[in-house]
Amino acid sequence: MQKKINNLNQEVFDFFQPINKWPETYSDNLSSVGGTLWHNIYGMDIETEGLNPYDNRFRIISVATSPKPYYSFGSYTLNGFTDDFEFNLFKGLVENPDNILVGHNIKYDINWIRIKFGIDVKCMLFDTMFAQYLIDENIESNSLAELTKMFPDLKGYKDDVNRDDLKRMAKDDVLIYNCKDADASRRLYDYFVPKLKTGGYSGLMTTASMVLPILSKMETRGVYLDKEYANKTQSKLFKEMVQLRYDMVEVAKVSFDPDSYKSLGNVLYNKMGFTATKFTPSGTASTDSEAIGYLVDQAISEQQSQFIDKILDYKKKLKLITTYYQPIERWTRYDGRVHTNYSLGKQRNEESSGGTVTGRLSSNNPNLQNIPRGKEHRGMFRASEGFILLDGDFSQLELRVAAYLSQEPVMMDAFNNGLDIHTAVMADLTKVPYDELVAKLKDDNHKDYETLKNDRVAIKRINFGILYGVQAKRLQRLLRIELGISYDLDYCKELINQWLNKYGKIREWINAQKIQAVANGYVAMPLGQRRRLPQASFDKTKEAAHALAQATNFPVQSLASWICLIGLIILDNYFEEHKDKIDGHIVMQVHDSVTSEIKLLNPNIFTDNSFIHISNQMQLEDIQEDVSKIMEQDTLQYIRDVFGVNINVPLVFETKISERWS
DNA sequence: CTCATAGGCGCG
DNA sequence: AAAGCGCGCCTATGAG
Repeated sequence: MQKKINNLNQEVFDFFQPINKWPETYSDNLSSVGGTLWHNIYGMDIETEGLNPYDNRFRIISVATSPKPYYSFGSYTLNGFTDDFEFNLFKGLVENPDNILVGHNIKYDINWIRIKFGIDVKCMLFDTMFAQYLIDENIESNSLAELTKMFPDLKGYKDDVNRDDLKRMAKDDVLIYNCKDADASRRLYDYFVPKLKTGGYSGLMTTASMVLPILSKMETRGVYLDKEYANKTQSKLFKEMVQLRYDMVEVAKVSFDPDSYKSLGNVLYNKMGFTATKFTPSGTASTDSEAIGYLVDQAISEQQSQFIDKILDYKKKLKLITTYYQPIERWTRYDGRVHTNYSLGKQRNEESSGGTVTGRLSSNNPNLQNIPRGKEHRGMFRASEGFILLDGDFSQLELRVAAYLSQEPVMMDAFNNGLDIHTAVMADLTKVPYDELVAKLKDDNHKDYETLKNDRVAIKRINFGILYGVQAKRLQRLLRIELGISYDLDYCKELINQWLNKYGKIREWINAQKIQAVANGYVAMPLGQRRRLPQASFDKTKEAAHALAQATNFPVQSLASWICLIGLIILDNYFEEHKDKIDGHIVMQVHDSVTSEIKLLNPNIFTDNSFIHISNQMQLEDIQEDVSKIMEQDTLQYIRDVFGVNINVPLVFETKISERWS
């Protein structure tokens, strides 16, 4: 374990402590304000020529660091640092694991530094925007301009400067502006730290500060996309779409545009005589897949039902082409790789958007968290030359978290005994012994095989649905979409009721969450994050209902998400620790899954006093085992150490090795 | 022409 | 159909 992780045991969060280790004094000239570097906390900000650091046309204009409030130092770097002293000072600052760099949306700045200066970033990153998010995720704007309004001397300094101006502004003006930004973030640090402490957010802030550099590494490394692989799937899809288009017009007997929902609605509901059963919020007949799927029941001929199938097939393929295949050219950067941007914490301002209210990451430019499942699509993402992918995901993480949060004994038993949770719930509800059910679900000759399979899907649906606050009506609809079976509404009600009776602690927990949301106006999860829900009430309004659903879902999604983020920290640390044996890099994260690319290094052979040492080469299986242990156990140990929270439900993290993502 | 909104759908 | 949670991003559409 690296020092920075171990240290958390003693003093989880002492960003206050000054360290006397930078005696250098900056000279006092136009581009710097005198001051002695004596803290290990630096405000930081950069100005750039554009927004996209992966674009070769854009350079870093200037860099500013603030060693303490009201002091900052700027370097005009448009054509590189003016001297080695400045560069090395800056490099030393960023590469020192004892340092904390403070900035507003600081990962953005750090990415530029990594890409343009080739500096590795080893310090922690304190993001003032994230700090503000922990304190209030609902705030209308968390821009730097907004937050600095609290400092009278900085009021309005950003008002008349926009990005385009920076390229034309005089050097000194840029530097002053840049220095003010750095100073502002350094001051915000002092403003936020006590607030974070009293709010109980210290552990999460520290964790986030360790996650951000890892996200930066993941993003700047990027992931290799095999365009030839994608092209094959794309042209296959394209051919099929042309054929489908032709077939559909043939049946409809009238030319129409399936890409246009208006035209499609007109054909279905006016020309072909179908009756709409689903409507959009504005009251027009819906043309989404669900609505069209229902029309099968109304089909009066084989041709009509085939038309339904074809339009659904076409819509599916259209989505794949337009959202995933055509944009590929835009996704890949000059290095031929895909660099997403992960956001931690909801960003609400003009300059950046993204993030989530729960603590999950979001991914954009491009979004790598909604790539269609299946090797045919995901397979376009593959390991770099000489590497292989190590892909893993948590099994039923959110259900395990729900079991923990409610301390539901029956469900905890199932997890403790390593049962398949969906089958276990089914066994509980149908009172058929678990082992017997497993056997029946395996035996496709069994007379009840189909029914049982369907029932398991229904159970699975409830298991997830409960966490989201599903009602009988919605469950009925979902089962109809998923299984094509129309269950009786009362049966669905009964199913949900039975479920909640069987797992009574979960029912109690759900009710408690709702009551807390209404009573306090917020709910909290065990690591301290809160979800403020001012709309929460027992009124029969949709806003109130939404708030209550969030009250039950938030702790589950949030805790699950932090477990995974902590996993990133420890996994990255593991690769760092074993870099003599493994060249390993995390490349992607999708909520409960982590993908890395790894390369086994040759055995390290060296001589010492005429002895020959050969360090053991690791095997892939060893690494898989280590990674599973990290995600299943080390994450929970971290949570015990840092948060004093004991998650007493076992986690399962399954890994696989492959060449391509799947 | 640009811009915001609506409808829709991919993922966990 | 904000009575199922959390996202990002596509095109069509219509207003200005």
